[in-house]
Amino acid sequence: MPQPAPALSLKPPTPRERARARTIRDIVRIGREHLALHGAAALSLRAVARDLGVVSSAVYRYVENREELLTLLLVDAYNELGDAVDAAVEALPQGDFSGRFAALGVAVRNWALREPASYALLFGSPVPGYQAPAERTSGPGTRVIVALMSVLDGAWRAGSLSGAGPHPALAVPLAADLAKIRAEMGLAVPEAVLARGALVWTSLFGAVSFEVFGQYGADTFAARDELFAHHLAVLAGVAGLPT
Amino acid sequence: MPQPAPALSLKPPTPRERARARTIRDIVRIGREHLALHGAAALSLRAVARDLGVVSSAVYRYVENREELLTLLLVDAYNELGDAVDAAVEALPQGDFSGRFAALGVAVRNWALREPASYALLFGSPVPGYQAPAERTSGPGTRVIVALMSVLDGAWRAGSLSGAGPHPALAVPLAADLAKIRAEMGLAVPEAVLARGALVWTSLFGAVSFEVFGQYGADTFAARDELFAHHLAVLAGVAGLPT
DNA sequence: AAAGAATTGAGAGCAGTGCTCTCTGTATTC
DNA sequence: GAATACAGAGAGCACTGCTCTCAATTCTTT
Repeated sequence: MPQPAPALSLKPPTPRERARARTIRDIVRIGREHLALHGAAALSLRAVARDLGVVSSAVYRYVENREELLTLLLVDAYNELGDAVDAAVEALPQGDFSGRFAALGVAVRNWALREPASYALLFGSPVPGYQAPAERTSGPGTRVIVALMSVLDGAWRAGSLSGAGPHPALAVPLAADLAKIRAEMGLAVPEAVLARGALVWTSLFGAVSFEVFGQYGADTFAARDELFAHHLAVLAGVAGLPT
Repeated sequence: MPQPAPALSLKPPTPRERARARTIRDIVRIGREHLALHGAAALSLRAVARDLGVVSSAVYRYVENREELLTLLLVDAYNELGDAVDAAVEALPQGDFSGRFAALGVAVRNWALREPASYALLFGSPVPGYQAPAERTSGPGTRVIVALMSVLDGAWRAGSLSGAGPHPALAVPLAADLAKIRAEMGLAVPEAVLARGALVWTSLFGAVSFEVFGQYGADTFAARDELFAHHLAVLAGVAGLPT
């Protein structure tokens, strides 16, 4: 039976613990390679064991089952995406809200095109019979929307956010949800901006998903970079960012 | 080896052909049930055979392999979605462009929530090792975007389409792609509207996918109907439809 | 240092999968 | 009625996830 990770022990790790951690890292690394090559649904613990040079039952000493390996890869991918987004956003001056927004979008798309299988694991159809454990993924899984709302909140506080386009009234229960989110995230933006931010968020991933999953026809759009740039510009307007 | 469908014969179908067609329909029906219950990646020809009361090798007389069954289910699902969307759109008067747009969006969402596994098959991560044959899916697969662009084109021809929000310039290669699409679909709308229509299209599916695939937190949004209605209203504005 | 306990990997095994092949009985066609 | 086409059964191969047992190694405790 796999051992639970030792709970924050103050002692230095024993050699065995170090070896164990290294083996788990190897498993995740090989799993990532297989994920990139064959996709999540084809991820096989036996194949990982073969690449690790070990018999299949041995990896069950480190990973409870296939699901747990998927969870490890999920968290790994979420963090990679989050790192990429954070780096792209912080490469621009703090006051350049539109630039940061565009950088965020481009970073998401670039990462998705670079790691389509990981992207599919995060944002595609859920792997059947697999429900990601919320307590292990909710942190890294929210990094993109946190970064996006942080940009919008910064723009709002700086007075650079202008409401353009129609502003549909917010139904009462929706406003309540949004108020709760605003409080939890410590945001200054009003609920209406929050709602538009959510739309921009889902729209961004909708555009990326269509591209990664091949929903556009095979050769409908040759100018995909330009198409995405256009979409991003319109979405910036939806969010209220200056052009 | 499975027989190819008889090529448009003028003769009436023989009893054997009728029985064959009925068996294939049964296979698809059972496949749909399994798809709805367990998802695409867990779809098993052997399980379908069991439900059909037949040994596993027998279904290979009718379906070449698992992929072909997935293709049959894919086309089936595309047509179901297309029918639902068409019915919803045509339930409203031809001149009510905003109403038709909203009805289209609601129809997509309702169908997706009713048939999440089918929706995942169409718009989620591609099933690994499976590439949908374009010649069998491109027709039914484009029905939603055709219906959407038809609404926008009608509104444009009626002079009800106003450009709101920023209008980013279209890069030359993008404009070329859009011009080609416009010609192929016989549309009157200018390229800029086409580009926004594409964004609205992907955004609609992005919002639906996040909901169906559980990307929103488990209980982040209680008012999902209202959230979607809000998003649809904003997207209508993005498309230029009157509020 | 010796004994006991924990951990690790190997190997066999079970139930399931996709798919192929061969064989037999039946239905259709000539 | 004979020849043919077809449908289904059954065995079999290679693969999967996962469990169980057993032996070897390593760590911990006395």
